[in-house]
Amino acid sequence: MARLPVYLRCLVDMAERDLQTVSSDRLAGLAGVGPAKVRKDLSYLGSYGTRGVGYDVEYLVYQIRRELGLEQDWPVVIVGAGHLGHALGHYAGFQARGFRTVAVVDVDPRKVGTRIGEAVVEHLDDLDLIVKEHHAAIGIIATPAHAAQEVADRLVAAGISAILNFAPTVVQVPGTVSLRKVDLSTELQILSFHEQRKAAQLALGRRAAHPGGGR
Amino acid sequence: MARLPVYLRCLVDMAERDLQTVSSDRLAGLAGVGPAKVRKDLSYLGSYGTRGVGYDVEYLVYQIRRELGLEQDWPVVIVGAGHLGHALGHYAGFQARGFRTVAVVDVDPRKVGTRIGEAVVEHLDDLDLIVKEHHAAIGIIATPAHAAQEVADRLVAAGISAILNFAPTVVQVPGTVSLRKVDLSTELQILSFHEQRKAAQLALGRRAAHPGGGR
DNA sequence: GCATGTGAATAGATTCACAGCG
DNA sequence: CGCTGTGAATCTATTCACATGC
Repeated sequence: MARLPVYLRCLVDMAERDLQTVSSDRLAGLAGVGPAKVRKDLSYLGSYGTRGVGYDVEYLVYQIRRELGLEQDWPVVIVGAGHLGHALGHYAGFQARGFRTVAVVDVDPRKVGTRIGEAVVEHLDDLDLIVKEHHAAIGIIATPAHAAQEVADRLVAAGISAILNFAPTVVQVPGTVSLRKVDLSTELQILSFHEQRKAAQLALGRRAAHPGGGR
Repeated sequence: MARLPVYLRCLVDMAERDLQTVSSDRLAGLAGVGPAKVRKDLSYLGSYGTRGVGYDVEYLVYQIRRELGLEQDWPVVIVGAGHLGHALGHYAGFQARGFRTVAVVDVDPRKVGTRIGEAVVEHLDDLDLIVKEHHAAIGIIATPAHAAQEVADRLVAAGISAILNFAPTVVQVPGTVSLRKVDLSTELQILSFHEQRKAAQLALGRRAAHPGGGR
């Protein structure tokens, strides 16, 4: 379920504010979803709530972290040292949540050796070695679209088994490899789609209010 | 439908390679989905295919662009001139797809006046003016989590009607405003969830193969 | 013959409503 | 009495299968 990470963040916030328990209603409010959905989602993890009271915040944090595999930390390799690679390399929320950037790689020899946050940029050709050395399981593609498929193939060949793709193109990977994508333009296009529909609705409304106004 | 932008990208690629027509099978292959899904999706736009032949690439591009509201261009305001704001401001795929970054704003006075791509960073307090002047309808939140809700409120107050949120927190907006989020940590956590399940499966498999090896 | 377009079948996610328990 | 946990009902998305038309 894609909502567990959201719950987790809300719960961690609450734990930091020393709250002991939380009801599905409250958590639903914070997470921006319905209370029934929260209860269904949490019931997948087991029956960790107390009727009449709610859920124990600490315990729920533990259970969700376990479910998401966040008890261990995950070494991450970023491919692409452009603007996006920089942003990702500097992103503090990463380290905080158990994802450690062990390397940033790029094909451009001028970028190799420069620093990005904690890491020094290495060459893409050393990917196999880097992945093996750090036991990296997750790779992030932050390259232009035209390079994405080749990078994906190399990541897979190097032994990576999960990929997060930021390049605006579809990449194919073997069924054994998990793949998710984050696509900027797609998100904006979905927003423009909704905007355009709102505008159309509005025009329709106006026409109904002043029939014959057009023509 | 969240797949139209993907189809659009595939179709534009094909158009650039001077291909006239495409079958649902082919497009499905490129977009990484099933052929039936492609046909259902496209049938929403109307019956623009030719039986026995396929779809006319140019025409379909036009129809999808129209459906998504990409005939007009959309002025975009980016809030936050940190690493992510930089990456977004420099992202070329933006301009190419009809989204024009008209301003980057930040609260930090030291950042005001610096350049990001085409734009010069302005102060968040001038948001109202900027939005009105450029008729911006879309705002992007690229700030730390703690600032996200206030920024969202300001964007709404300034007259923005669609928001793309990159901050790792839930923001609330009025029902009239479209909202989408892109959340790095969430994506990584979903990947780690899958990895962890793969590992569990594997352990189970090993136990079945060597029963009694554990105890 | 070949590929679309679409009703029907299926699967999946969400919501409802309430029994059950602290 | 309040809130969880969950079957049943509903809604939405996906897949199937084939009639339809070029």
